[in-house]
Amino acid sequence: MALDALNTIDTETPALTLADKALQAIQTSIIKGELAPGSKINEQMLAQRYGISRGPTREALLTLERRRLIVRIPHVGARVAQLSIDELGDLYRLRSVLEGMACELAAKHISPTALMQLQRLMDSQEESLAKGDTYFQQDGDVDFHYRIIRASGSKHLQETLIGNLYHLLRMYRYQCTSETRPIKAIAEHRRIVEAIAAGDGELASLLMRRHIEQGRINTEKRLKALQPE
Amino acid sequence: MALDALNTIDTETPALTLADKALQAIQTSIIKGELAPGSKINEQMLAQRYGISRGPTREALLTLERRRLIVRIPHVGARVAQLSIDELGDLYRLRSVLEGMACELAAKHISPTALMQLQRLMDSQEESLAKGDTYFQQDGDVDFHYRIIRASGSKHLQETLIGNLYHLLRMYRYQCTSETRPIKAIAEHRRIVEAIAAGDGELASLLMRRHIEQGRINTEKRLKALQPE
DNA sequence: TACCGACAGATTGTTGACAATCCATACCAT
DNA sequence: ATGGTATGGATTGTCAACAATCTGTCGGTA
Repeated sequence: MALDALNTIDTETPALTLADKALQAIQTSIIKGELAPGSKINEQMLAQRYGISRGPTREALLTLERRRLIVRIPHVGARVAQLSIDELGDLYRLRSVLEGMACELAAKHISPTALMQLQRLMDSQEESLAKGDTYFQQDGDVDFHYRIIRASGSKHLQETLIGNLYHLLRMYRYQCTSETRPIKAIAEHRRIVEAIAAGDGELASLLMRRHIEQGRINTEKRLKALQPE
Repeated sequence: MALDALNTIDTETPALTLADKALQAIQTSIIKGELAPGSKINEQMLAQRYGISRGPTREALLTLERRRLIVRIPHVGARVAQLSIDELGDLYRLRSVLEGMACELAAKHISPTALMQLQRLMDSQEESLAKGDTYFQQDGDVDFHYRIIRASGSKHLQETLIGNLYHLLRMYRYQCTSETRPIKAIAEHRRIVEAIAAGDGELASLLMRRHIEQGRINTEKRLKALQPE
């Protein structure tokens, strides 16, 4: 099935179009901060870097604009998005509401197999955490949230969260890369899943919103440290 | 300065680039149903129709894809989105939550001028309704919702609702074009604004969600009449 | 010195042609 | 007759050049 994010230069997935590959590559660069926030983006330069023409590059940039990872001004150009505490709050407030909704829906009609997969995911995460393997921590957390969102069964909710909001979110999280708080986070995940499994959407939603609020506080702290204004 | 615009059928808004104009034109055609749901879209044909090349046309199609007005398959082509009752439900469920959120935020910090503008808008709507002028009814309703969403002050909420969801929503509403239910709807609007003016976000949110649910029922009814499956 | 306008360079927007891919029809073998 | 395969046409994906626009610099003027 759908593999997790492949963040290399060239996707091994059914190699579709050049624009898609460029999108993946550029997006990864932005999220990781290799293209610094606020820095200018040059279409020609990017095209050259990936050995393609400006056409597919532009298409990738259009998508990145929609995902709010860059800001484009007609006839002027594109810049990598700036991170700000205000936007972080705005983003997380929306995320909170949406993922709360995802929990309520998931509690209503998650499939047994999806539920099992969720539990297995958490098992494997606890394992790798015990081993001290913190590398995939962030991806793991994102994976957890993705699964619940998908379990909601709502196409538009999915598209809004995973297709739009989460890209920017990952940028914030990657660049304000606290060594998160894995133990607590995973414990919180467990309780959320328990609530979903019990069909208690209200509780799951509440727990999820609190969980996300913790994440916001954490990220905000790091962001403040980065931005001394 | 650049006065060269204003040449063709399209928007009077500060539409700078050809891609933007094409986007407006094509989107309007889709929402109105001139390009029928499910019908195939030919890039070359569209480009010719608007007297531009395929480049800007493609850019417009990319945007329409992200707005879910068309479905694109790589190397195959694009089709106008199909309307379905399931999706309508999905869409409205999400809309309901988001606009509820918008109400709560708006109740907290709407500006006096924005509030006044809202009230004036409703006055003028009641006026034109009394005159029997039902033509701008749908646009008027959309306008009302836009203002509240903007009054929320949340950039991402705005972008999600107005920038993404509402385009598809308008397509459903336009094509399932009941002679809505103007009197009741405007009365509901009034009460929502009253709640916001009183700073009662919880009530405003509740009323808004009910208002939207009424809209869904109405649209669904028409859609069912259109689709005898 | 400060301000204004023209010029040059660079960057984006647009175009038309070329290459890769898909779809449908027709042909052949069983 | 049916199934599979090859071929032709059409459509999308990509490219490189051209046109339009912006930014920054330089020079002139008060």
